[in-house]
Amino acid sequence: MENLREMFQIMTRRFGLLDKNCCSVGGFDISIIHSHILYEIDNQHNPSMQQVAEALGTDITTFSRQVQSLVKMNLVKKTPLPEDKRVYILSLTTEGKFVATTIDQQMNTYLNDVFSHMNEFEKETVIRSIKLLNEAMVKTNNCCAIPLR
Amino acid sequence: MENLREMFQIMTRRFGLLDKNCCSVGGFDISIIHSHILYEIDNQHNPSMQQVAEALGTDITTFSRQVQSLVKMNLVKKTPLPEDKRVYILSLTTEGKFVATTIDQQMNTYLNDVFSHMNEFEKETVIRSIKLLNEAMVKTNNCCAIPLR
DNA sequence: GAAATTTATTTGCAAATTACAAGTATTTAT
DNA sequence: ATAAATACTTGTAATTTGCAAATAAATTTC
Repeated sequence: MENLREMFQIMTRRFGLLDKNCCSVGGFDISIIHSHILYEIDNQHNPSMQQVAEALGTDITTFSRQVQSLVKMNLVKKTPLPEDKRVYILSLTTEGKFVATTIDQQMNTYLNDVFSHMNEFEKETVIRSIKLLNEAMVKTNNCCAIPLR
Repeated sequence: MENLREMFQIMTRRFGLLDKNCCSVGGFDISIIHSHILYEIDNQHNPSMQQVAEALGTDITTFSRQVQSLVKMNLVKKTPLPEDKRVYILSLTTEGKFVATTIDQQMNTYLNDVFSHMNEFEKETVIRSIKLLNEAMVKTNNCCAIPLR
């Protein structure tokens, strides 16, 4: 049987490079961490700092500062939660939403480009497989005897 | 049609976390960059600095320093190439080979764990799909109007 | 075949990123 | 009312980053 790790290493490295080089939007040159934060804020429903940091597996103190810089760039807004004033709710500004959407489009363009090298059946198969993988990974939550989060 | 980017974002983030938390070997606590360098040296045939840095998409100056620290840890060896004395060939020391192999095993263990939540058919399908993806990505070499390497 | 150009790698430096520990402010439990 | 827990921020110090410039060896040019 083929080496599983090798296949995954190659695949994730390629997507990692894509992520890293993607994307500059307008004047902004968005780093990979920033792009992931924007993505996560956009996809969660009124998330708190903790929730986003947790989803990204980022240390909360590092995250705090990254968010500060995104706020300075006017891409993210922090709103205190009235019911619990310790908590800040994160949201995208109009500009932040624009940047997030543009990155999303660029990523989807690249992915469609990749799939253009497959026939319709292969494409369906691959998409179904990614879903299966994601489901299976949810059920598997530790590696190397260290809790994953 | 489902959002391609979302699926891939989730998948690559999960593997990214795995990679990040994997693995501590013996006394060594191996960072993700170090683990990738060890992997790549192990998989290429007598690679030069440039070749490994290029494969990893790492800036050569950063790479130079990372390799220096791996040499200090006695995991990597730099051998000048006789035919071209500008070039250093990288190889793993016995200890480095051990660390690389152990990481590989831990990653494979995790991946097998993931696949244990699928039936045989699903597993075959997913593995075939990753191969298809890797082949398709080779044929697609730019994103976001920036050359990927 | 010496001088100029290119290539592979290293260092200087300054900025960005990290994470631990300790701090503030608010909420919940006792 | 006091103590403990929670959400987030700041101090600080180490690590990581990448650009520019340096070195050293090979190749090209005249």
